[in-house]
Amino acid sequence: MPTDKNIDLTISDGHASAPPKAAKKILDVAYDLFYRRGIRAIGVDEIVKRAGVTKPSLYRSFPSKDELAASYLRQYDLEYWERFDEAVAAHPGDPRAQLKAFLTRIGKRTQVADYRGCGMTNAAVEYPDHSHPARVVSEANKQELRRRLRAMAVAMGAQDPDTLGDGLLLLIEGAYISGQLFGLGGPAQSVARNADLLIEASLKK
Amino acid sequence: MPTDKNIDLTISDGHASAPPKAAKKILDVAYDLFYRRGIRAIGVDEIVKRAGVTKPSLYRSFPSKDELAASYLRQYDLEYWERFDEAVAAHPGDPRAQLKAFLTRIGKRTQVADYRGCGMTNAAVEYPDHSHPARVVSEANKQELRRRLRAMAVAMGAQDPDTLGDGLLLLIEGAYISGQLFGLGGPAQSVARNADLLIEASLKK
DNA sequence: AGGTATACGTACCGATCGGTAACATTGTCA
DNA sequence: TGACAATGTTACCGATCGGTACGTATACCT
Repeated sequence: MPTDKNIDLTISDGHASAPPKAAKKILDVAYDLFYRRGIRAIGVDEIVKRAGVTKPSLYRSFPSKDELAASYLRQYDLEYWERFDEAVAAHPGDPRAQLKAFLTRIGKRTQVADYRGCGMTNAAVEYPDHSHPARVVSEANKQELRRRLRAMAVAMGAQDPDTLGDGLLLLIEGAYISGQLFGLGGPAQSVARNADLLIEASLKK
Repeated sequence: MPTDKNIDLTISDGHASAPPKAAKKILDVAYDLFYRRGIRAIGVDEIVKRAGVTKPSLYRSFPSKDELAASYLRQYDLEYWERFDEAVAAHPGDPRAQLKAFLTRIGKRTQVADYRGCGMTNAAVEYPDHSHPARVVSEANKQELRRRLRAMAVAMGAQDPDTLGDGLLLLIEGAYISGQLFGLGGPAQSVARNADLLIEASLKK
């Protein structure tokens, strides 16, 4: 059940009514630390220290560390679909090109030292318990990803759209993980090419 | 550098010289708990409690919790290649069938509630620091996996063996991750079929 | 039986974990 | 100027973290 504590994450754009400034700083810092080093690895003390605030401030805006982690992932979710929709908007009516754009971008992102993969995926690994607030957000994100990929497989005219959509999801998740496992020059750089091969092999003849 | 503390993990087969029995119990329990719930999530107290031993016993056999985690992964590594080699041995001289057997097995393993994916992959997510003892084992395991998959891609006569090998690795990692993300009925069940499609599309004509 | 090495248990360490109580300070708008 | 909301300050809580000093039991060999 959602509390009413941390819902006002409206961006303070200059002069509008935007009281809670500490909450944003906390969430920004938590976002960065949780993503780069892992949720379990980061204590609330380090978050408040780096954010230049104090612990009571954190707990006035967020009911618990677990809920702060969930808020981090909700923010991650927003930005995730922003990137996804960008790739989609770049190639209207051409799902195959949309996918290629999205995957090319992922492949590039993985080719950097200390790449940390997908925050959603990582959170699910850290919290196997399905009832954990962070994992709930993560699973919802992945369900939506699966739904979109399958829909695109239909739009591409695949022989077996569900299988192709799922195959693309496997490639994407594999890119997230192997990106952080292998670093530069790893298998993730080939995700777009492999996806294209898989698509080609999955279309109706 | 390897210490000489935890090297005698020889199985005590009845009457041979096998003094340290506590070490095996500890490693067995740690294996189960680390895999199912995560390394960071499990404290040494719970391990010794479930193993029916005491904490000093743990630290006589393992220099630290981090090294215990590394030992867990070394054991995991052994069993991993056992399964891999089983699939290989089942189809001598037929890498495509070997792969299919291996992937079918993975696909089946993922289709169970509370599937927890690959212990190696999970450990790497939990410990982004490349110098962490557990991660060192994990990365070595994945490098070896990549090497084998690329070699099999060569043996299958792929047009671009490195790309195919890496594509297969992406599918496998994707299966591990999405297996624990989606549970029953998830995308991981299609890993073998998608791999076969990808192979088909990657062979020389 | 006695000595000796090896394994094990009790009790404890300082540090850090997530979280809170009570109160002082600030900034904002009417 | 007053009122209110947001933030800061200080100090604290019990629980758990990884790790250890030190005494006790057990097994083996002579």
